[in-house]
Amino acid sequence: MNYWLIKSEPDVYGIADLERDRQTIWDGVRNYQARNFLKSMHPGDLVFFYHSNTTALGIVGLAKITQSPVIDPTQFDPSSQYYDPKATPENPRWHTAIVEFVETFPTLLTLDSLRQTFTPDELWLVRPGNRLSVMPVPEEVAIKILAKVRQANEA
DNA sequence: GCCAACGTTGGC
DNA sequence: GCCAACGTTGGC
Repeated sequence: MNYWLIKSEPDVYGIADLERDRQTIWDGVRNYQARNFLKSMHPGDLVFFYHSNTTALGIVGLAKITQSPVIDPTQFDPSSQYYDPKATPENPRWHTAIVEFVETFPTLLTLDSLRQTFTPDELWLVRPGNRLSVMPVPEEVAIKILAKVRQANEA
């Protein structure tokens, strides 16, 4: 079982949207490194859900992979903003995963607090200038993050 | 809204 | 295969 982190803008699709939908296809990722991570996920993997481009930056909750890889259907849809004319059903370029809601954390794990706790090597999220929207999280880091959440909950 | 960082595209 | 131009991301 592996841990990951995915970013999303809450104005576009936030943790509240995932809670409402229960699960969703993580479509529209058009970065090869991010796609490769999505493709290598396995059902049962846990995913930290991060809110970007907002005032309350940070990890807001937890999700779980229920299926991967999944072909991203938006690549074949000319009316989609994610349409890729070079992709064909015989030769799809973009794979992704199905993500299921697990929980919204009782407190936000802010980007600032993550910066204080983890080095850029431990958690790529805090690398300066980092733009990757899907990234692996080492197990030790994931366990520390979850411990922080539980601890904040008790306090 | 600004802008630095970075990935992608396309002409050569 | 280089690299300038361009588009996007995302913190501030």
